[in-house]
Amino acid sequence: MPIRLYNDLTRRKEEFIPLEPGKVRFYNCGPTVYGRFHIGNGRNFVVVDTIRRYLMYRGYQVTFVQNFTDIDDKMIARARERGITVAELAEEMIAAYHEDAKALNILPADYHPRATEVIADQIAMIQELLDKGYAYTVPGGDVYFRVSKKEDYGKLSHKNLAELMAGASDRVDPDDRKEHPFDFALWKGQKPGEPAWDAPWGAGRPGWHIECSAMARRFLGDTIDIHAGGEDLIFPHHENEIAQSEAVTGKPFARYWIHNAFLNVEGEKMSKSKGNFFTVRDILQEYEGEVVRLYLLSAHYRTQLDFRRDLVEQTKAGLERLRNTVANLRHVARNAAAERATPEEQESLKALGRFRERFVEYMDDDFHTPGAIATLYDLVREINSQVSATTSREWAEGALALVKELAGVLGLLQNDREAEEDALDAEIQALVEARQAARKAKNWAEADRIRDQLNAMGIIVEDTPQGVRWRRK
RNA sequence: GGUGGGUUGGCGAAGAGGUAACGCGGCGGUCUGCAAAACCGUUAUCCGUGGGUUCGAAUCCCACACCCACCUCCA
Repeated sequence: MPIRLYNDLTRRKEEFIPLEPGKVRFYNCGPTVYGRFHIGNGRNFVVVDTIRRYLMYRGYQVTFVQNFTDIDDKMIARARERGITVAELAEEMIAAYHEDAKALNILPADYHPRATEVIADQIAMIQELLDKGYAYTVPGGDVYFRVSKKEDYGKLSHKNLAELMAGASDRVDPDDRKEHPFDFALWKGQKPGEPAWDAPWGAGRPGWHIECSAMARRFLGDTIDIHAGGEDLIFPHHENEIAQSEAVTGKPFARYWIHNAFLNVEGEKMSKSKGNFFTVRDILQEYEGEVVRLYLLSAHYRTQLDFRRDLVEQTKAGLERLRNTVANLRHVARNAAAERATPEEQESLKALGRFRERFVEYMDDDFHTPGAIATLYDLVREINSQVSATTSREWAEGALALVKELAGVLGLLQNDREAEEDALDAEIQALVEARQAARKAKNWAEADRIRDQLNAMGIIVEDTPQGVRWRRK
């Protein structure tokens, strides 16, 4: 059964059939690196990372590209504000991106090109557009794309130029240097004090849209399989990418377009003026990245999601249960009385496989993470109901491997904190063993004393049939 | 004005013609020296409102009411 995904180009769920069997060329619009990325960006990165992980899980060889926009008006303005160069600002914020992305368990892309690294490609594309009559220069050194020449302009946003005009009549600034109000800048002529590159038609810098076209083409070829981004990018950014790329190559630019819905904060669009603008960095001061990630995946990517503290708290409690299961299984595996699973346990392990099937069914259906997560919870409940009755290492390890396999597709539960802590905390281990001994001797006063001591150290102890287990609170 | 989406239990969130997944929370219980963790049961006779189609609708159709987003830099 193939994966089915919702394609914004056709507004339908379609079977996913990559251009080249077994391989996926995947592009996501990355951040403009003028500041730390916000929680809304975070949703896009987490969703796309999860889709990427799932495609890999299903055996595809995925080439994933996510750019950094490191030259535009905001970059120039911010750098000026801070008294540093645009390049310095970019350097700093790209490092910050990697730091925050790592906290959210987002894998680095195969390629993270910067717009300024592909200037030559952009100039070549613009030149070709000029040669073919799809672009024109104006006084001041700007180059514009001639939207009226691209017959199917608007096919992604499902509007034609007339409809677009009707919607924007009061907002489009009537620049009389432009032939059509929707003609967009491919190149901006140099202004004093701004970074600029030489081009045949004059020095300046590339416009926002052309960079993605150039980077996608450079790293993935003329036609890519999946292009992703936030839904706000459908128009004009992605529409313009299509126009530029297809005008140059004469081939379809992207076969599947997927867009995640927005993340609101407390029911409102996030904005600086409303004071509800949060960077991922801000959020990470309060919540673990893994909690945030699970929260962001708890709703389907095409539905709007509200960021609320109380809901993140709920997610935290749920994640705690998943972690308990992992910790329990590890504990059983380590303290198991038996090595091999009994025939009944073998059967049980085999039966757990049905959760994998259900998980895959959900994810095959347009990356249905809420259903996948529900399946993970079902699996965990099933395991928990059996774990105290089993004593074999084989069963515990088998169940653990399955949980980690499925959770791993979602980018969760990969850090084996338990193992690290076991290795480090000899002192805690000693106390745990002392409590174990006290319990065996039914010296309850001593056992309770040790428990209080551990609690005071921020350690929660749990008595299991396989012995005392501990975890950090 | 145009476009897309939403309205499901206390809070979130699935479900898109056959009688309401999953998480958090609540209540009751089991296990346990006490806890913790876990498990079991229970918590929406009903899915914004009013009509209609159908043997049957939260799911389809028609109105209406709210809510959100996009059409402008924005993930």
